Amino acid sequence: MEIITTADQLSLSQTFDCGQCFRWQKIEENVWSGIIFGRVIKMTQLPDKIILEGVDEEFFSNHLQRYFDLDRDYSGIKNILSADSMAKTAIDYAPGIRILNQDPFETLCSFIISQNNNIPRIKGIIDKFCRLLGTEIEEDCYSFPTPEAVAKCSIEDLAPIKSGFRAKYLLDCAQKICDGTVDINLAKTMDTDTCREYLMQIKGIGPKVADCSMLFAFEKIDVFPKDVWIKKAMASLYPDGLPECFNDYMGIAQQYIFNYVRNSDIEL
DNA sequence: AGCCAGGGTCTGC
DNA sequence: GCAGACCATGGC
Repeated sequence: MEIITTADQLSLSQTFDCGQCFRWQKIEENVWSGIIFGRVIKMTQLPDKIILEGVDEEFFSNHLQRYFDLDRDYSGIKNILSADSMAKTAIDYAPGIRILNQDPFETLCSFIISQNNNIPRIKGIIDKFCRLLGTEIEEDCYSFPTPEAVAKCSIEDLAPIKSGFRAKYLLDCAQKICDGTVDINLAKTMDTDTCREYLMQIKGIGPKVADCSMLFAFEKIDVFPKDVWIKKAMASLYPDGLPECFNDYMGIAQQYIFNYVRNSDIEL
């Protein structure tokens, strides 16, 4: 099946390579492979459409529509954010970024692993994590581990993934989800500030990891995750605070700016 | 070799 | 409430 769209509305490379997800793989130019909702999917970006393999209409409307945030009017949002000239520059740099709605447990684990870490190594640890505790769906393609599979482990069991001091945090996350201390569906119903405090019950989840998780998996777009790059950008580009036009779309604005300051050659 | 990375915890003021 | 040490690892 296919999605009729151009790369300025949904760019696979810009969306998959802006630091919000860590498991999509570039197979060749404009071709990406990923594992979501337990299924291996291949996507090919063409000038006026995206071809999807491994997907039928039902799977698309049940899962991918929301995963790619296709019901949100990004053109309108980008217009509003572009009232700020810096944001406009960041948007023009990568206009095809969309905020993904990913699996909550996968996202919590991914951003636990992200702490004090760099993106290439984050990807490597997550890959080892999936090979160790996920299930092989196809040849060399592993699902993300379930909370149950992780909760059974000891710290020593996780040694092969080389996650360092973060291993104990992964276990705590899985255990609190399995024993009901943290209820994913309940968290989704909470307002943003309540949800942040709620997720921070998990060891290894502070404000930054909670905000990234909420933005990329709990449908909260009113957060503004502050990593080292964004902190530098705010100090340099927005010394007097963020512009008012960000107010309704803080998380989306953040992602365009994060991508721009991290990947462009701008000096902060 | 040394600094840095999509930070958080723990301790001590 | 806030500063500072400390945490594992490997990319660059």
